[in-house]
This record gives sequence, C-alpha cells and structure tokens, in this order.
Amino acid sequence: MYIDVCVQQNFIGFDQVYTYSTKLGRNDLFLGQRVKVPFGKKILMGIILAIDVENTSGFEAKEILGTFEDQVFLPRDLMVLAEKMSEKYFIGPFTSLAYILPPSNGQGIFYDQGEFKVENLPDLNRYGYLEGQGKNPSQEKVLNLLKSQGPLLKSEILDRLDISASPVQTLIKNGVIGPVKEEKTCQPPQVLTPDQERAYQEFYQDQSLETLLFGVTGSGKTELYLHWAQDCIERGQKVLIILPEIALTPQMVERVQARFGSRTSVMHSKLTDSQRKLEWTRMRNGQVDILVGARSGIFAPMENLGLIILDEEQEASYQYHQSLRYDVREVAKMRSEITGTRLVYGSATPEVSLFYRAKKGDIKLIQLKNRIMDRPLARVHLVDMREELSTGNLSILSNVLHQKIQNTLSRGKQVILFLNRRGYSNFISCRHCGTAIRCDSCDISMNYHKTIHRLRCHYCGSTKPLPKTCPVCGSKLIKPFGVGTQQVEELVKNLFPQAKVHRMDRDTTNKKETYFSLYEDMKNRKIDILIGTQMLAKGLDFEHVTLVGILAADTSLFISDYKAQEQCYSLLTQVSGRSGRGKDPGEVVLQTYNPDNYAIKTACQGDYQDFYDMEIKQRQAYDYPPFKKLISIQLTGPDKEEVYEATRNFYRDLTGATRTLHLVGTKIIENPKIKNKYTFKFQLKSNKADLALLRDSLEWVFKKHMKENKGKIYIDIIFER
DNA sequence: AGCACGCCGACT
DNA sequence: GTCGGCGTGCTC
Repeated sequence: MYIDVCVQQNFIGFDQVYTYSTKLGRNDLFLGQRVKVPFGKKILMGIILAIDVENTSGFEAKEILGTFEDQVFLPRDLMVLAEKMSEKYFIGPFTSLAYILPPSNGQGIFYDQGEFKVENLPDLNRYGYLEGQGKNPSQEKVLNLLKSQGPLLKSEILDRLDISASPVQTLIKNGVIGPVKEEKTCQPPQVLTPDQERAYQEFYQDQSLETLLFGVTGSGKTELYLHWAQDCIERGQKVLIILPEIALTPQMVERVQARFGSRTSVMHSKLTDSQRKLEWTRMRNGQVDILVGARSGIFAPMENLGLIILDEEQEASYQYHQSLRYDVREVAKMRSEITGTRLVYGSATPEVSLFYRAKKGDIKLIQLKNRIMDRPLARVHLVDMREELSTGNLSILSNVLHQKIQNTLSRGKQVILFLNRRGYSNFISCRHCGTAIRCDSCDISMNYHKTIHRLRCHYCGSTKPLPKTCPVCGSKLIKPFGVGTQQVEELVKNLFPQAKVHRMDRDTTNKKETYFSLYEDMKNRKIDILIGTQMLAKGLDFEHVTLVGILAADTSLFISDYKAQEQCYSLLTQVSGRSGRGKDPGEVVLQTYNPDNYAIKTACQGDYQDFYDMEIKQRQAYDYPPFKKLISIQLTGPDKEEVYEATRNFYRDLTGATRTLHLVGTKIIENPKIKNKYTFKFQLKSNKADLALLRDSLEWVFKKHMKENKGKIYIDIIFER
C-alpha cells in the first residue's frame, strides 16, 4: 500500500508531498501520524497526509521504516485546513501543518484507546469537601479552604496554603475530600439591553456562514459573544473566541472563565510549551467547551465546532506579515467553510473591504447602535499643532491638553497619554550635514533611549552608543529630534510633579508580571497619568479614566500603504474609547498637524459611516481593494544585486505568463534593509475575474524561482485584503 | 540544506 | 598509493 507523506526538512524547497510504501495495514495508520522515513541518505520524521493512494510520482516508492510511539491525531478538518493553507499561501505541506501541530510537533502526546495523554499529565480534577474531619492542623487548613472556596485543583490548594502535598493526599485516601464533577457555579449571563437583544435575535434569523457584528466601542459586543457561545455549548458544540494578543487581558479572561468555569481554555503567547501541550490535549479530549485565544487559537483541535468569533477583525496583527505567513481572518473563514461553522467578525471599525461586502449583502451585517447605559462617546477636542507652534508653544503638549490634564487631576481622575513612538527621541541627526544615525544591519534610523543612554534599532533591537560628533562630517551639532514616550514621561513628570506617572510600552512592559502590575496599579488608582503606545489601545477598561490625550494623531498616516487611512481611523477610535468607560463622561484631546485629513476628522466625530463613505470613494478612484485585487510580491536575500536581479526576472516571467490578463504592475521599489537582508518589491492590480488564472501563473513562476534560487532568496506573495 | 560521490593535486 | 579539498547532484 502507498501513503502520502510530508517530511520535516530544514530546506523549504523539499517541503512537498512524497509517496512511500508500507506493509502496515489501514488499521495501523491514520492521518497526521508521525512516521520514520528514509529520505535520500538521511532518516527523517514525516507525517501521513493520505492513506492508500496511487503512486503517481514517477519515482519508485521507498518503504517507511516505522511509526513513532507518541502520536498526534488531528481532527479531520484541521488536516483539510492544512492542505488548503498550503495551496493558498504557496507553502509546503509540512510548513503548513507545523502551524497546526502542538509544540515539538506533538512529541510526547500519546494516543491510547480513544483518549489522548500527555506524559506526566497533571491531575485536572477539582477536589471538594465530601465528609469527615481533618486529623491534624494541616488537614484542617485544607478542609477550611475547600469549604470556603469550593472545589479546587490540587495545585491551587498547594498554591494557597503553606503545606506539603501529603496532607492533601491523605485526605483523598481517607475519602474526606474527592474529585467533584460540577465545579464552581457559573455566573449567569447578563440581561441584554434592547439593542443587544435585537442583535442577538437577528443572528438567528438565518444561517449565514459569515456575520459582521459592527458596534461602537462600549456597545457590549463581548456580552453578545458570550450569549451566542452559551447557546452553542447548550447544543453540545464547541466555541472559539479569537482576540488580538493585547486584548487578551486578565479582565477578558476572568469574564469568560466566570461564565463557563473550568471548561474554558486560554491560549496566548506567554504559555510555555508544556502548558500549551496540556491545553491542546484537554481540547482534543473534549474537556473544553470554549477557547479564548490569540491568533494561533484558530487551530484549536476541537471537534464539533459550533461557532467561531474573531474579535477586532481589522487588526493588523491578524494579517500576513514577517512573522505570520498566513492571514488569521482568511484561515478562520476556511475553517468555517470546511466544517460549516458560523463565523462572526466583531469590530467597531471594520476593515473597509469587509464592510463593503457586508453592505452589498455578501455577508450578514448586524449593527449595535447604542452604547450600554446610553453612555455618550467621549467628547473630542481637535487641536491644530501648527497653530500651537505659531503662537509660540513648542512643547508636545498643547495648551488645551495641559489645562485639561490639570483639571482632570484636580478632580481625582486618571489620564492616559498616547504616543505611537517608543524611546526618548525618534532619531539623531546632524544639523550640519543632515546625516541621521542608522543601524548597522538595518537601513533604518535609530531611536535614542535615555534609560540605557544608547541608540536602539526598533527593527532588530541592536544598540550602540550615542556618538558625540557626526560620523560623516565630524560636526558637534548632532542632536536628537522627534519626541518618544520616554521624553513625554520626563516632560509630564516635570510639569505635574505631584502626579504619579507611569509609562507603558515594549521597553517597560516586556514581562507578563509588569503588564499585570501596571494594570492593577492603574485599576487601584496608584497611577494618575499613564503614558503609552499601541499597547494601551485595546481591551483595557479603567472606569476612572476621563481624559485621553493623543499627542500625535498623524504618526500612523505616514506609512505608505493604501490602508494608512483606515488604520489611523481605527487606532484613533480605539484610543479614544479608553476615555469615559465609567459613570463620568470622558474627554479626548487629539493633537495633529493634519486637521483636514478625513480619517482624523471623522475619527473626531466618531462616525465610521462618514469615514467609510469617503474612503470607499478613494479606493474606487485609485483601483484599490475591494474593487481590484492587490498582490504584493517581495523578494528578500543577503545580496542586494542578486535580489534585485531575481526580482526583475520574477517580474519578467510573470508578465510573460500572464500576457492575456489585464494586469497593472507597479515599478520595482527597494524596501529598507532589515537585519542585513535586502528586499525589493512590486505590486499587481488585477480584476477579480482574472484572479484564478493569475494564481496559477504566480504559483508556476514562484516554484520555478524557488528552485533557481535554491533557498538563497525568500519570496513573499501577499494577497492584500 | 546537507550529504555523498568523484575528480584532482599533494603528501607519506 | 591515499588523504582531503571542493564542485556537483540528488532527495519519493
């Protein structure tokens, strides 16, 4: 019998399907099983993709050497998903599967009589008080804890008490405490507002596969998710809730756990491999009803999925980029199509292309129009920083903002200041010759970090000392320009010496604990002014924040991307949404050098519809998505000339192969060097009707070039959405 | 990529 | 005769 296998190989060019033979029978093999195979002169680990196939390869199949003892057994739909991802993203079958498999490709996961086991699987039972008495003080402590707190995991008992494991063991042996099936009584769902109730019902009016839940910040989308999730679980089905990593706050997790108890799983990037493996196994065993997870949660190994929720659908971190070789939203849609599971996108600022589809009726649109308790949106004051300059205020704080901070503090409320720029100053440049200090391995100007008194590159993280003279002309007129969060912190501390000021960005908040303690301090009002970047834009709810200052609304407009406007709108809306989440109304001061820009203007008024109307006209006028498909092709490698040459060849081959199509291509442009790698790219605009043909040609040219480059040059093909 | 094979010059 | 340097070709 022949089987199809993909192999674990470090050279991408060999990540493809290979046909092997085996003497084992159908019953000894299953899809996703790990096998040992001879590969050239080596022995490799492979994964079974198909069983009992014809050998159409034209090669004589070798025999597999055996199977591994530990076994990953993927749900069928994830095997199909891997195959579809492999086609869609021009990646090999193993690369594709590697995203889906648990850590270390599932090593140490055992399959045994219908149950999965991880080696040394911790005891997941919750122990509760049954009957009897403790025979010594330690045992009494345990019993008192369980009587007051209800059933707990063994590890939780030991965490809370200063005792060894043996009294717990004895109590279990004597039958005083024992595993309890139904744990904590779960919190009942909240009563829905009329607006939420309407939206809730609308969802069940039909069975559309895709639904966009469009609701302003604070309209209570999460509560709706939890209601739909509950319905689903009551039908005996499973639920996935995917959130951006930074929105996976303790607040959010607590809320879901309070509702669904221990049949919840949480997955985020801070988990260790063994925790991840354990969660994976719990899900695979059907011990989990609902997963709240960051983007990789979309590969949760749960069968009988009833609902997938993708919150903050427009998030840039869901989209294809350097460290993410697939688009989470697309993958969610693929998984939904494979299993027929309904998919809900949630957003206050939907991606323009998605909203277009929703308005056209291609996907279901549900709107939440009111904020809970009819709390008004924060009032936004727009400050033109050019006027501020002309009146002689050179500070990064406008007079209005300065005053409002003072007012807010005197009323005992909290302030958030937002600036999308880390470090002390943006760059160091020479007044004499104009040279900006650049990173040695990236073609990017370095930021000055006062805390370490060095320059740091925000792309590769490397640092170097601050030069005293210009390295080019030797001039001493070398000075920092542009303000970063560190400088704001310094300034604010000087201006408001009585206030407790804290900064939250990647430099202060790299560990989970610091994030958590900042969050607690903020909640307990140990901080008056919180200064930060993107990090504080999402999910953080502080009821005593009544003022948000956006120091430079323009920074995200400078990225040269057709999505610059919508990303700016979305970010401003999210940051503004941090203000006035409690009883007291909130205010926002938005400082800008571009007060006439429509993204900034409409964000001030908080009207997505207005923004959308303007943006969609632009998209139509310039042939951008959703009207045309935009495809970016990027080639990256260590040798500048070689990469440029390869890009030109790729372009030429592609134009040759697609002569019959109406394609518009841009010039080849050079991206800045990053970590000593050069990148050249060009873009194509295509009619939707031509897309299938274009994909075929792209695949052909891509494969040809991958072979020719022998892995020296990396090719990225991005279908912009 | 990585590994073996093979061709050729340098060396005991 | 044989050791090893590196160019070439192959992986179901």
